[in-house]
Amino acid sequence: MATKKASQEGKQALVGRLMPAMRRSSAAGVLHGQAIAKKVGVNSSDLECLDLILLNGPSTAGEIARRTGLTSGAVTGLIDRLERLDLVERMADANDRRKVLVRVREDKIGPIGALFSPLEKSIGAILAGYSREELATLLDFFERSGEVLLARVAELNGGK
Amino acid sequence: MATKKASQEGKQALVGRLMPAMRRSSAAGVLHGQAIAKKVGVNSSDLECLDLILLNGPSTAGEIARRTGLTSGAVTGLIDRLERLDLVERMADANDRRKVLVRVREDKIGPIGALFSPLEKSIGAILAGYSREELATLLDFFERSGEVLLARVAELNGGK
DNA sequence: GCCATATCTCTCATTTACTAAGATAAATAG
DNA sequence: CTATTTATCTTAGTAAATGAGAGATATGGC
Repeated sequence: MATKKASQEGKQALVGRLMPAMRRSSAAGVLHGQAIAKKVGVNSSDLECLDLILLNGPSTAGEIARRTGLTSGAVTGLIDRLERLDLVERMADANDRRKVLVRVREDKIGPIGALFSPLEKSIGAILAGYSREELATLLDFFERSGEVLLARVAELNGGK
Repeated sequence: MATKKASQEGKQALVGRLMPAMRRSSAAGVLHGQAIAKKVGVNSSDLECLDLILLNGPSTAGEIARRTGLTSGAVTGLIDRLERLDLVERMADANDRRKVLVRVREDKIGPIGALFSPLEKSIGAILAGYSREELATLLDFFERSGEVLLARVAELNGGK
């Protein structure tokens, strides 16, 4: 229905509708993260940070600080909170004993993953309705938009 | 290139690549918002909230609280901060004098819009390369994913 | 119309989490 | 071995959220 209607519009009109649709969807994504965090009982930046560690593998406090833009003191507190909930654990780095490696306790994060799966299922259902070509278009767009976003973030943060 | 490669893959493989691409792109979107907020001199939830009011038109404090999940006390402080920067103004609601309408001062947010426009331009350039049908696919996806996100957020917050 | 109740925003005390500065400990360079 | 650098943690101060509740206005039953 949306598809049928949209397919009769000109490119310009479609682009005009896409921008706000993206904004809305991304705002809803933020709300989703917040809602999950509330259920889990952590604040949403802690949850994002947990995801980050999961994505990048065991990380030192300094790496986390650099990636998140937090100060070292804030990261100490963040790890303390996640550790108190048994979601991560601190490990000594064998090579450099100043470092503290933070590792996600994958055996303890099952319930968090379960909170994400209804969304993943819904999104999966939407994606299942697309052709291979349509999926390729979506993938292309997300990869390219991710790149320009990161480039712009670097521009905004770096000097200027 | 990404397109060419992707178009030769099976649907399953494409979906498998899409999920992380979406996560990355959305994480980059969060970083972008934070970087802009820092430039503007507000915290990032205040900026998101400003965007929300702009998107939905003049809103009462209660509506903002409901949409953001903040408490009424937090919303008062949030509006105070935005008002102090002259980015919004409080107006009495003529019909219900308990209510306070918050309106974005569109004449004062130009510099903020300017910070977003390089990104919009880059995204626009990406979109310009797609056919009408491809744009329709993207629009369809963003509209539908926005809907399922909001539905899931409601489910997470409402009871259960 | 009047009263009880509900709704809406704001206030205030408390709590949470961040920053900035600096202390501590370990690694590395000279 | 000493000086410097690197990495994390500690602490004091600050910003912003929560939760409880006050004050003002609206609404529905009588």
